[in-house]
Amino acid sequence: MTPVALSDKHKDFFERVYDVVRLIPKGRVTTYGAVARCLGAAGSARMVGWAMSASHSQKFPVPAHRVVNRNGMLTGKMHFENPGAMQELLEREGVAVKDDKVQDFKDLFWDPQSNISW
DNA sequence: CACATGACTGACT
DNA sequence: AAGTCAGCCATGT
Repeated sequence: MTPVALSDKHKDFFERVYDVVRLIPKGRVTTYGAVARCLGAAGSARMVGWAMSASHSQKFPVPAHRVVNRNGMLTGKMHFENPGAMQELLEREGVAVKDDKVQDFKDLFWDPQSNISW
């Protein structure tokens, strides 16, 4: 894994979210709550999702498809340019998705709090 | 300023 | 186990 140079707390909430999401290993997924908690915004999972909505405006691509709700369901698939793209991207990375839900979610779950050292 | 909405979560029934 | 309710915070009307 790559050491994270996110020690800068001067970054905005959005940027922090994007950084964390981009750090999600390929073939892994995480939840909005986990990311929010990792950023110290526990309880504000909605803000993470909100940030994801703006992720499309980011200069660098954000693997938003690796972020799902705590149920492992692709709740944000409809927000992609094309519905189904999210599932396709996940499956392409080796993540089995069925009925808009990540299979073996518990196994594929990637906890930023346990992998990132601030 | 008040109310409704949303890529969420946890507790309760 | 599945459905419902309330808390959460920013945005839009």
